[in-house]
Amino acid sequence: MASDMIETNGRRTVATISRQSLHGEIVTRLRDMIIEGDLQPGERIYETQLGEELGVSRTPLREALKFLASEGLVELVPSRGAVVKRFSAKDVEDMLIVLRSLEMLAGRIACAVASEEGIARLRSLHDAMVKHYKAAERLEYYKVNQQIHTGIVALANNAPLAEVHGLLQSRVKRIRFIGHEGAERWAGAVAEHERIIAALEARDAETLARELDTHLVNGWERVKSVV
Amino acid sequence: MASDMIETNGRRTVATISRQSLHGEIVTRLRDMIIEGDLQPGERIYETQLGEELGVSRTPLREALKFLASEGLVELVPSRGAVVKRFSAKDVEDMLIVLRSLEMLAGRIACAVASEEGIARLRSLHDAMVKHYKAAERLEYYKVNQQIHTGIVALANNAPLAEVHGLLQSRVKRIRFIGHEGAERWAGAVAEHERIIAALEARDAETLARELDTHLVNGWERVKSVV
DNA sequence: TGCAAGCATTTTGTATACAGTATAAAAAAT
DNA sequence: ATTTTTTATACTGTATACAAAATGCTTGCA
Repeated sequence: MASDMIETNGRRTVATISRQSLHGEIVTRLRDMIIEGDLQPGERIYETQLGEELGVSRTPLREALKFLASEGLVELVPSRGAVVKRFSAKDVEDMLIVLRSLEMLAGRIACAVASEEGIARLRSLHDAMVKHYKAAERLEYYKVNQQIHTGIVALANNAPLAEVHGLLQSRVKRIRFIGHEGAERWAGAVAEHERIIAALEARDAETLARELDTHLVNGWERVKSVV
Repeated sequence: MASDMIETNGRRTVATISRQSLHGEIVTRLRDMIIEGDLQPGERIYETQLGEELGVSRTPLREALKFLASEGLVELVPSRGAVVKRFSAKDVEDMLIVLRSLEMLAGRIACAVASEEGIARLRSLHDAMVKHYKAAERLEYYKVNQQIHTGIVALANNAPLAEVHGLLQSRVKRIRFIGHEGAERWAGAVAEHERIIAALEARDAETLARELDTHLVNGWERVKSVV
């Protein structure tokens, strides 16, 4: 995301004291609250109330809301403030179509430009994910899964690509988060991931693109019931 | 963009008085200023000064800046305020790679789902553009050109796709705006557009995608000297 | 002359206060 | 009883005021 305020204090520090501005912190906080469902879609946000809950005044909270509005996580209704955005099934499907296209693009580029270390890092992430799968640790699995998808995009070394991918990913995160699929489907997803990593290691762009394609098409199948 | 505040006051009005919130107006205003070069890349934005220039207080201006930061047009440096973002040549190239992918996706979808009216509308836009070309009206040409690209994406009827496309497009707008190409290149661009529209009318997805591909690759060639 | 430290100025970050607008509830009229 | 009008309340929109931080300058000293 374009979001997170930068944190570049090059000098050697014991533990850089969070030099993020308050509104920046609120942004990440609210984003998490929306993704995790603390703030439900359609729910109206009362600035004074939420401000008190978070222990901040209205000003930085409002600034954070403007930021999230631009990200598309909340909607700004004139004179009525902010509402947590609700996505229709078509919205989610449309997002996944775009995400699919972006990841395929990223995959193709990654095959050409990724470093061996980068690919190895992804492989170990994958191994960790499989471990979580075997241990049936859904939440951990889910998190590593996200990291892998983000990681593939990162390998393409294209900042705007990573950014728009992250933008859309943050919106469907909530859906994926609640979408608890059955055992067979879960197994299928893991198998798909295995093929994706293999294609990446082989730097076989077309196979990778094809695998990502089917993986994300199936991904829609997996979540569409819960939307 | 997710930007523009909605304007849904269903009741019959003589001329709906801009019910857009002030920060919303400032957002569009600043965006234009950045695109048109009134605010130069790397330029620091002094809130009080700019606020006075625009005749608004700091609060809505700051909110607008947060919004634009999320869009990626300005950068927020903690304790040092906002700076108009400067894009490197690689940034622009990366953006155009993504834009190309997005437009190709949009084109393919559009061939399948666009209405005949929608396609006809695009054809007439194209004809208008050619007129501006022949009259050597660069600014008008440029504007209609943008509308055509946006229009193709709109035909795909995929809101998130249109949104991320608009997001990236707004960033390269400034570059394209200043990139005054020579006569031969300009002629080439018009010819490419003609083929694009023809492919769309024929609903030939693969040809359309290929034409968009070459058009945007050439687009990079056309602007890369000025970045 | 060069450098460093302290002070002053400027600018951002945050809180609060006030004004405008929408919503909801209650009262009045049909 | 239903609809309309009025009125009150609560919330958003904007401005201003205050606090904290950063930068630049001046002055003192080596």
